[in-house]
Amino acid sequence: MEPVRVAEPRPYHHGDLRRALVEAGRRLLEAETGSDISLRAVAREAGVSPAAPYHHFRDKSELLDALAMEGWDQLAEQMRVDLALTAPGQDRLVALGIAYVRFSRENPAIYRVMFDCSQNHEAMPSKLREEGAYRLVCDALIETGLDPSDETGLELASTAVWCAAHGVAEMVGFREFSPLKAHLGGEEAFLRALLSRLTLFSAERESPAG
Amino acid sequence: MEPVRVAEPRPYHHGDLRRALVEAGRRLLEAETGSDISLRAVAREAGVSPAAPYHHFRDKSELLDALAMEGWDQLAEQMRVDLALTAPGQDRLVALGIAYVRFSRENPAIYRVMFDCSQNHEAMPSKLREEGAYRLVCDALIETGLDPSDETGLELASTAVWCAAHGVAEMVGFREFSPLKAHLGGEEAFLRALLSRLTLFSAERESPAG
DNA sequence: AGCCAATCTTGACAACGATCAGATAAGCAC
DNA sequence: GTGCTTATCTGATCGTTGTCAAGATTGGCT
Repeated sequence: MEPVRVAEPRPYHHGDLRRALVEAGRRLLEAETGSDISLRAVAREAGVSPAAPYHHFRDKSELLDALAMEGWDQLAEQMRVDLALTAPGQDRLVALGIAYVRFSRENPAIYRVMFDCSQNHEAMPSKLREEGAYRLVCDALIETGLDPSDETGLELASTAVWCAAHGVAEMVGFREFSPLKAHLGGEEAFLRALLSRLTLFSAERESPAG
Repeated sequence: MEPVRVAEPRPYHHGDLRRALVEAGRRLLEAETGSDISLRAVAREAGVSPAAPYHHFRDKSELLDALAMEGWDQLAEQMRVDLALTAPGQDRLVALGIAYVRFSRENPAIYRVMFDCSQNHEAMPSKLREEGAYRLVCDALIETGLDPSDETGLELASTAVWCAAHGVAEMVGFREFSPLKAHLGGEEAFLRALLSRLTLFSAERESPAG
């Protein structure tokens, strides 16, 4: 008995094809392949014709943007969860970094889409800055003693932290580092050692040049 | 009078097509476009048929590997030059970082190919480790007082430094950071401020867990 | 001179992003 | 109900890509 998935009386007008496409894209991104998703494959997965997505997204890149947005939300939530599990005495900044890197390791394809989206737009989504992961980093920095009124210092510090986490995220997958990870007692310890070496000195090390 | 470039009596057997293809690829990478180069375009630029490259490279990715190798050499040379201009008293690690980031800014397409190549192979080219940019970083770290016999510590520190530089390199292009750069007095000052916040604490902050 | 192997071209294939005319359905007027 | 408008989806098509197989061309060796 063959599965007659085709014969399913899917109505000509899909209820919410936009949503269905985003979900299909997410499914494809999560399932291996190598992060470079094809618009046609997404349409196929959603069960519609190759041209259908163009009624909901101008481009392929606009679909990817939508996928990236979901990723940013997912990342922020993950970071919030991990932060809640970290006692105030511990280095919450490192906890955030680990959450960030872990996310990129567990969702490599989505992470790539998220960052490529940012790169194309030459800026992170503003939503991310206002209520997302970036905000969490700033708060954690203020907890460490940074002057909240020193906007430049804060921006610089948060940028540095973000760069550090991103750099680690992109490099940490190399098989080359496996021996080092093993020697340090696993991936988590490796990340902790790496990130604790990258957290800023502190706010007062260098005052902004006027 | 149309330019009869086609009529140039290019011999059937190109002298060294492999070399010519790499150079054509470099030319295309340096000229705008957006970093995603097409094998056919490279062949076109070299004046041969679309299938000709397959006699010198198994894949498109193998051509990109060759281009990446040239990039790594170029980067190492740039770093050596910048290092020579830095007095021993100054922070030579930061100088290396700036050279790294500047390279990625001035050759974005080549840089992307270099790193994508590493990502596909899950390791940096061994040449890079033994005599290239990585070696320079290790030497600079030892200059700062790291114990050269502590292989784990050295590997960890150099990895951290490399992650930091790579993170900055990928983030620093965002238009979003322009005000911050201007406020700090330009790109160079921005980079210096960022990187000096990311250099490691020092070797003895955390001893490797046995 | 004659052959071999390396090299390059031609032609083809499937898959891709994108666009367009046309089919289909839903919503709303009356 | 009938007729119109609009949003949505299909089918066909274009130009491009990576890759391959078959044939043409050439330099080098004997």
